[in-house]
Amino acid sequence: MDRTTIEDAIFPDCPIRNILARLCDKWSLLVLYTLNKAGKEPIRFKELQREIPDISQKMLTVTLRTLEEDGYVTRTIYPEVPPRVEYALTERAYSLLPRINALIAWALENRDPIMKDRKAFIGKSRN
Amino acid sequence: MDRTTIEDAIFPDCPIRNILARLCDKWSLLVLYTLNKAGKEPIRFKELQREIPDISQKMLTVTLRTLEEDGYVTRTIYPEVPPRVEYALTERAYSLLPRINALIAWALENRDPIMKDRKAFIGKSRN
DNA sequence: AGCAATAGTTACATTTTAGTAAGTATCTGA
DNA sequence: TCAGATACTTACTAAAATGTAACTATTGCT
Repeated sequence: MDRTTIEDAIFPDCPIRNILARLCDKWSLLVLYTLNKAGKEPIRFKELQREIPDISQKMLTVTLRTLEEDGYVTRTIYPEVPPRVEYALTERAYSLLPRINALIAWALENRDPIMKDRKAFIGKSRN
Repeated sequence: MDRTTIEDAIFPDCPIRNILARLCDKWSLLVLYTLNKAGKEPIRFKELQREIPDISQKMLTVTLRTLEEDGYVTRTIYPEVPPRVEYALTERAYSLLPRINALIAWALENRDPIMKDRKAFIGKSRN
């Protein structure tokens, strides 16, 4: 659970290094996006797994814990059997999500030309 | 130079996995931000290094190449001695940057409460 | 008694990413 | 002749992130 990664001593206040770097891993954006897509209703662990079928149980746990740590999601445990744990987005997440969605929309709009450039670059670098 | 990372076979069209994932590494956002900060004038390799003092030469090269590959920066070599290589942002980068800057601004605004939550979480998890 | 269900944890292995240090090329100026 | 400048590349190492598989707990159901 030690995801201190890029908390550099040189730039302890840099918002990129401190805040954004933690969202920049393999799963965080995807989990936030998926929770948001589900609407305002909280969503269970298992359901999240179904939505992101290639995430491992461990990484879903780790990702959710990190998001909780930074206050993007809440975790509510219902002491039932079998256990029920629900995850919901916080106000902080809702204030961030428009920015993330703008980024996703941009990525979608620009995906094809980017992919083209990416492929073309192979030839270029072999020159 | 094989940064295919999260190009998952399951979701080959996902903009998060394909486009954003490549910007989500330790240095890409910082390099884009730094190039942008410098204004519209191109900037030399060495100068970028001075602006981001803790990036290694190798990672600056790798990061710039990936950004070039996806069409965010151009690389212009001037055959002088000592060599001069200038990097500049493309139109694509300029269309992306407002979104990134919005994210950075959000991160800056929310940094203090997030850091607070992050610290408080330690105690919570030991309960 | 034994299995199913959910939401984990843990130890371990693998993969990916990043850092280090040395080497390359070329010309200039002391 | 030899250091200095720039922009790299390369081989190697270290560290971090992620994946895998097994294990935990509890209760209801058959």
